[in-house]
Amino acid sequence: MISPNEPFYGFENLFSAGERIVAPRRTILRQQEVCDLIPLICSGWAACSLMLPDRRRRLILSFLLPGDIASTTIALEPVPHFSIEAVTSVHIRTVRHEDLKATLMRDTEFLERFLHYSAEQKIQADMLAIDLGYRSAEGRIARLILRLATRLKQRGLSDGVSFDFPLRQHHIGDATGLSNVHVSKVLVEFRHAGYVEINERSLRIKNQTELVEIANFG
Amino acid sequence: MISPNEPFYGFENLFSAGERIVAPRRTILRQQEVCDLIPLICSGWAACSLMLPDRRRRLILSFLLPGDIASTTIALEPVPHFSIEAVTSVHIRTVRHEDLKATLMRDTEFLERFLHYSAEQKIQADMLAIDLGYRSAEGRIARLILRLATRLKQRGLSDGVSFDFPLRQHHIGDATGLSNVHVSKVLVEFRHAGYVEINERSLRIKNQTELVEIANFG
DNA sequence: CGGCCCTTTGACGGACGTCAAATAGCGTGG
DNA sequence: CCACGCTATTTGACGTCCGTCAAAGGGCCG
Repeated sequence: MISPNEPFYGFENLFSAGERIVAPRRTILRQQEVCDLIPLICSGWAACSLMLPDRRRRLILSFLLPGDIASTTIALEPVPHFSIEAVTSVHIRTVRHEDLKATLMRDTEFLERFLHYSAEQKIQADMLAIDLGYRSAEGRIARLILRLATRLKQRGLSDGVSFDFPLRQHHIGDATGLSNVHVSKVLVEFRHAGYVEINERSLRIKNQTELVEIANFG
Repeated sequence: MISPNEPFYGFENLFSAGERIVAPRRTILRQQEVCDLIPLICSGWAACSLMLPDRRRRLILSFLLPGDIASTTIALEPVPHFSIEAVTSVHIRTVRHEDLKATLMRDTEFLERFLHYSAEQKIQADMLAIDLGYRSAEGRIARLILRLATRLKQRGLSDGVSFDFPLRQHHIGDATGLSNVHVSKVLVEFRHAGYVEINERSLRIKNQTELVEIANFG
């Protein structure tokens, strides 16, 4: 039901155009600005987001974890329709846009992985639309937590139960289309019901069964 | 602001595995069932949709118009995460999954068009998430109408003002995440305000300026 | 100690879903 | 040609989820 989102294996073999550390809250890549360097997350969390037309809120399309690259839509067109911002301190490696494009055209095995990753991202985007269109606040937040747990486990960054959780409530709100106030209320409810424990920037799932139930039918 | 969605030029040069006519309301391709024939719409309208987990409603991800292929996610993995259903009588041509894949690996110009089309679809999916997460009912419906007008005009099927409009209100509801009842109320309001005229399965935009205003800031 | 950001809590309102009933259209069969 | 049934649309009443506003408390750092 909750389809995971694997890291993009193979990207690390490309010629690296550089590495750097980005501080929390700093922008890595800005919507509508030409970028010829495509970032790969080596460590830390980042958020890939769209400004809403009213310029006052934003929608976080996905959280980027170690092993992720930005949305695959910038492979051909070097003007992203999204921004990327560091959540924690983030270590990134960059690859030249031209190098990526050339490798795609030349290396069919690499291309195959890229198309697979790209398809997975499209599916996740569709799932986000379902979440925002039809699910309750509880369902959206439960799914976000479970999806992060799965992805971190895949990357060996969690046992699937507890993990570092650097998100602020406004991140959760931006990723689920909810107001900060409502996010707070739902989290209080989850803690009170004994589903999760959140403190010191870490999260522990205490009742996975119930959380999955809420995620699927909330 | 409303980024259009071009047809997938180039697909028609592939080796055709067959053609057929599908009657309205018939399923062309079913979610989670192996399909080795990828459809291209030659004439008519179809809807690409996901069943919601409660199995009672569905989300229409996009309407497929002449020149469109199904979501590009089935290029590698022949098990679609979506269904396609004919809205009108639809004329389709099919291409073998294996042929498409082989052509992508061999023909770099074709690959480039495919990646471009694929990126455009990802962007549209993100826009759908914004619509469902943040826009009002009026905004969503206005955008749907304007986007269809633009796409039909690109294909030479409309002057951008009036066009055949085979959608039922439940299609509009499924595509905007609204109940049929609420769709009806908004359409009555639009007609009453003189923004559009809908009858005899056709639609005419009477006040584009106002509709664009609602689409952007609703 | 003081300022800033984050979180919590309560009050209130609005947009939209659900339920229900009336009407209209449209094809089918007698 | 009419009766019938099914589907689509319209309209009203009512409820609820969640947004906005406001205020208070907590943690962190200068």
